Amino acid sequence: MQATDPTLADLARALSHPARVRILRLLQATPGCIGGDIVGALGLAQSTVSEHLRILKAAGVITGEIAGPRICYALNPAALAPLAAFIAALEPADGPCCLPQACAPSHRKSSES
Amino acid sequence: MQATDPTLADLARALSHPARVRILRLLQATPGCIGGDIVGALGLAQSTVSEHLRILKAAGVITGEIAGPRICYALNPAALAPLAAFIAALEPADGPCCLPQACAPSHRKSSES
DNA sequence: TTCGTCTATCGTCGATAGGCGATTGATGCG
DNA sequence: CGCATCAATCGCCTATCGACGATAGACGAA
Repeated sequence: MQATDPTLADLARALSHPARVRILRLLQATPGCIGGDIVGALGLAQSTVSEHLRILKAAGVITGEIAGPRICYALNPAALAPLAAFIAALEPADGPCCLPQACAPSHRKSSES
Repeated sequence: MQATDPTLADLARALSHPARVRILRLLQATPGCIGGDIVGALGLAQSTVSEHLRILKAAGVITGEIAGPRICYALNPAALAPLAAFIAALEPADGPCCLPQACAPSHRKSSES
């Protein structure tokens, strides 16, 4: 079963801004909770960052959990599964499914940006 | 090696419209060349479809090859590899990114929304 | 309670995207 | 050659996005 075109487009739209890509990278690199630190890391206004977080949350890519005075944002990679499946389905059968470094995400290398 | 944030955002932007997702699906389902048939299938104006094709071509997702009076559009899935790798890298370490049979598009979890 | 901090929302502005019709350029056919 | 067809481009308009500052709400600490 494949997701509908608008759904896929909506997921892709959530990733279609450099700031949002960076937010996802920050969340991936941060083991615990992260809140307003995102604002400092991005160099954008707090309201702008909040808007990006809202878009990501609306797409289901991240989850926001209230943790006292802050908010614990966490990745929800399962939400991107339909998009990943769609991209994978475009690959020809003989094509490479997985880049080498993507196949083993258990630990990261220092060559990470 | 990971692509830069703007590059990933640009790839995602190419997929961030239902019409473009549908175009990719059509190209995938069409074994041979396809030209103005896309216009009929999408129900949009010819100029609009041409613009979407131009965007997809600019992103490198498709290639246009002149074949006589028509144009042969073909998928170029390799262009989406950085985006696929990025999505795969977001997966938490708890889940394997790419088991041999998981390389098929059926790569999803039960927590699907 | 009052204060300070953190996040979400509102209003506004400029920039961009998306849609269309009309036009233009290239190509093959009669 | 002249015509028909297909794709690309142009000009225009509307809708949406992205950014910001200002403000409001929620919460813990004092």
